[in-house]
Amino acid sequence: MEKQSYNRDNMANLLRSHGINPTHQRIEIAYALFGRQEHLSADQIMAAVNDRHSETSKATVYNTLNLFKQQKLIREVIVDPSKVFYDPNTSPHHHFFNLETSELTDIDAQSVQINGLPQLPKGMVTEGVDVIIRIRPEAASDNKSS
Amino acid sequence: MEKQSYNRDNMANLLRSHGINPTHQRIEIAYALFGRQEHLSADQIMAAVNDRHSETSKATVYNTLNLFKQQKLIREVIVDPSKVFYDPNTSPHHHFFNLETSELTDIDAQSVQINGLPQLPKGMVTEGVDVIIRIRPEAASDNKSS
DNA sequence: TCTAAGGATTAGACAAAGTCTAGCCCCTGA
DNA sequence: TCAGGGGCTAGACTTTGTCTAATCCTTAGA
Repeated sequence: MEKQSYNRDNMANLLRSHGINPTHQRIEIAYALFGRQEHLSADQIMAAVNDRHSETSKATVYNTLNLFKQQKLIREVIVDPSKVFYDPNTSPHHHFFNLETSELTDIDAQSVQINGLPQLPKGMVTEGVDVIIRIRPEAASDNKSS
Repeated sequence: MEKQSYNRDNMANLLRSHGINPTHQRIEIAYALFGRQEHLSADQIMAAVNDRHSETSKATVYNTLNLFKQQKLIREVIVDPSKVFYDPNTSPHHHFFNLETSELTDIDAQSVQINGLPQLPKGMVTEGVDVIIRIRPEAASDNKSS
């Protein structure tokens, strides 16, 4: 739980601890995500990985991200209708989504309480709760007082 | 606020009241959404409209849905990474999302309180708050007790 | 009635995200 | 050395959604 710096060596252990065979490409992709602790889309990840020496194909990026997701190493964030973001933070949290810039910001879930939710339909279980607060810059046209 | 039955005649007035010129296609598309009060994707709407006598093109469906959205007649629901759902219910509410069937169910927002949200970043305003509860059928593999 | 203007609609080309396929690479174990 | 198998890859393919350019109304004015 303590903050740790991520480097390529940790990555191999991190992958192993989630039952993932650490290959070169997987380490690079994990490092792209965990090294910067940001919300990246698949093509941003591919660009980040291919920016340095090693190269990875589109198929591998998608295969790997889906594998990571399945092994609960990362999680998907679905807020932008045109692309999925991948989040290296799997602890419960919510998001601000900046509609202007498509930027995501984390909101720690520990401080947030949600009350009054109805019962789940019979036979269903909760897989997760997402709270997304869509925000935008206060525009000149929002003249509440002028 | 009182429940009303939607027919094609209301549709024209509904559109006008949102500053939308009621054309034949727009009425059909509005009726497809409001007539069944369900969450439909663009291609489901197109199929519904073209199932009956009149026909509409893909471009018009997308143009019209974006126009409706812009005029706050409907709202987008972004939960499925591969497609957008359109929701004729614009009053504040949240959603259950069935991961197995991709079905959406409304949760009235009036009974739900959310506390402890952090301050918005400076100069930003809230455009909306989405709460999505991802659910799935309790599987045989969820053997909590067996 | 005729015509011009402008909004609405359309087919089809296009773009982008993501999946799939089939073959190749490479590592390990015998 | 060889076989097996997981991983990687290029590129074809699918699907959602956008764009473009042309055509189709509808309405207002002469």
